[in-house]
Amino acid sequence: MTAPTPRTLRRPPLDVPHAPTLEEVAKQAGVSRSTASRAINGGLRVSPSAQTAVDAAIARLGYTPNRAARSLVTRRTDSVALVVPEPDERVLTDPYFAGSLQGISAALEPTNIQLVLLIARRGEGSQRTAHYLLNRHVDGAVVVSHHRDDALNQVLVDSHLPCVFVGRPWTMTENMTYVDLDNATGGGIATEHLIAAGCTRIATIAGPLDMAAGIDRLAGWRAALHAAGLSDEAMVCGDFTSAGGAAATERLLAAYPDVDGIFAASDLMAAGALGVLTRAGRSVPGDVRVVGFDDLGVATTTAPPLTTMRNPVVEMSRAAGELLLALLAGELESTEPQIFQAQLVVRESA
Amino acid sequence: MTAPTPRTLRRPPLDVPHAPTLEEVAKQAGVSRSTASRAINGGLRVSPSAQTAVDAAIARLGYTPNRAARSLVTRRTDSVALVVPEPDERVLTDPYFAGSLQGISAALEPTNIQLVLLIARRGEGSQRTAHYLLNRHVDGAVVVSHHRDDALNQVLVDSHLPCVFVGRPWTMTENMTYVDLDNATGGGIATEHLIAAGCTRIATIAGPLDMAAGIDRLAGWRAALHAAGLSDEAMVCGDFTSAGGAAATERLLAAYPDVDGIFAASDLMAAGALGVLTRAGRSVPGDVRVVGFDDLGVATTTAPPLTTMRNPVVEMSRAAGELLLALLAGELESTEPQIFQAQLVVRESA
DNA sequence: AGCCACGGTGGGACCGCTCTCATCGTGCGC
DNA sequence: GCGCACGATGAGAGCGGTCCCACCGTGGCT
Repeated sequence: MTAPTPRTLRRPPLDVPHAPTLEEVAKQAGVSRSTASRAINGGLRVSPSAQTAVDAAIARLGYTPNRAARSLVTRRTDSVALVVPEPDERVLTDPYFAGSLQGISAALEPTNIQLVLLIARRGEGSQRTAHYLLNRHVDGAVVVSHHRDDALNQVLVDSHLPCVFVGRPWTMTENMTYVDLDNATGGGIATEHLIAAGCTRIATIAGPLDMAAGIDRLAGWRAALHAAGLSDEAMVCGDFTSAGGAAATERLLAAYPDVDGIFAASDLMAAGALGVLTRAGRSVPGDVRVVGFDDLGVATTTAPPLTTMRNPVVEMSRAAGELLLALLAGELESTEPQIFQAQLVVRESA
Repeated sequence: MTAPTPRTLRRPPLDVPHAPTLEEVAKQAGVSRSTASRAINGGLRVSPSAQTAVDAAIARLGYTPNRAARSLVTRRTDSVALVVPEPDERVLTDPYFAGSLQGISAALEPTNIQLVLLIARRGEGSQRTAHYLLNRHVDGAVVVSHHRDDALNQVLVDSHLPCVFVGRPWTMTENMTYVDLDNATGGGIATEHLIAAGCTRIATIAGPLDMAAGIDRLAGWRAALHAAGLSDEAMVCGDFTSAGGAAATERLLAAYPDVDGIFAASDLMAAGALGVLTRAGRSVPGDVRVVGFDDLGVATTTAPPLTTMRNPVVEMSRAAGELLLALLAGELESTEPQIFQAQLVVRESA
């Protein structure tokens, strides 16, 4: 008994004051349902007099088309999903996620398309999400924060559901639309900033290596060091969190005590690093220079404030939203990914 | 021409592989549409054999009921809205908001109710949101972060749309369900902590006074000072942000240079205060003790880490979600508000 | 034996909308 | 003056479900 939808018990309908229907609008306006419908949907083939009559009736009655009825026949739902493949509390509380949300809702703002939040549990629970998307309960989806082993991606690609990924999908199939940050270049710029400041023993606190962002930032750090003829040995891994960054820094100091520059792949990890460095008696930026990544708020509250790479999350996910709208409208010619650049923001830590 | 819904241009329907319908399930199972429907909705009055046949057909076809069709007749949408009355970037990026989101989606997780995010612009644009809610495009709503002058509240109350407020609504009408934090007691505890530490000239950086949280925390501070026989003169207002807190602190130091304790109504404002204090050459907690409010992540990254009042946002909004579910199910007997307590978390700033 | 209650079932109306199609004027060209 | 194209309109058929109701058969009563 593996029904895709859990059974819901029907409750008695609440006594609602009855929302106005198209029928009533038509009657008020003295036209037929068909004409009223036409007037509402673009007004093609509608006389000015009929149009104004309908408009007036709509305003008088406070009419809004019944979404369900409309969507039943148009087979469109006028809603898109923001798919978050992890219910992990870290994700929702992450300012990165908040930024995505803001960008997408900004993109949707001029339309009357609603945003549905789809939190996909990994494994077992993802079935439900998959069914939801597959059966077209939304017109399209924006997918963020995916790890390597995400089964949902393949499902989405197979379903031909219009969707846009924020961040390069781990498994790339042709015909995938996505926006991404040029993490490699960003990591490079951060590292070059350390090099330019005279650091010669530069370490990195990398992000998780099952995320594209983690890998690419690491690669950027590496490339910059190579170009400068410096060693890329001092690498420790964190998990993008403050605590993880602190732990990584301790390992780092133990293994490479003479480090004089650190590129942390996220501000939170950098913040964790600052704490450990201070406690270890190293001044920042005096003894060790630190550059973070993201600039999503934390960077300004640390002591000293972090020099970091600004991650244009909002712009990026806004672009993703607009890409999805274009996809939905069938106006998208190229599926070229849109790549954004991270910008160096110099504060006091480096 | 003030149509409530902007006109959308109809796009040609995308060629979707055709989702299975109830009709097909019924045929596969060798029963009528009615029986299949019954089997799906609780299985009352369905023979075991018919039930298993339908279940099998559902699994084989990967069937999910068409939400639009169902909702057209049941007049329920199986979705609820999270209403955010401000499009302001501050709100979405706020960890408070993220926490709310997390709590509500946790409450909804065991159901198959979807979360629709409704960002209501103030003023003009709020019309659209109001219409959306009024015309029952969702079964209920959770409303967060409302200011004094929010017209939406009245609209919601009038509409009889089941809804739950997070944070005491500014204008209380009978029959309003809400959850809230006991901000006054929280402010009191924070202030008492300062008093117990020996501070005698205790200031507050209050939140905006058009928000209940701002007012109540201020009241708590005031009450604690009165009880201890101390002056409640040193009050400046911020806006819950870091920058606002910094500005407020400068004003505070100018007016009351001898302050030895500060209760900031949010961690962000406290963080701003820390910066200004350090720059002014006052050590924390040596010269001035600082207590914040919220404990939503910022508190641990500041230097020194903030002593603060833990705001159980997630639990609170989860409770709001569950209250809404109960309301929807008609199982709610009392409309007593659920009040949560903030807990003192002692770190290093006080 | 006759009747009724009741579990199981299928037929069909209907939810509110869109969209196709037939109809009806009307102005235009010839 | 007649046909014709075309803009404006209304009637009506669904979209995919739910749910009321009528129907059937069986079993337990009287």
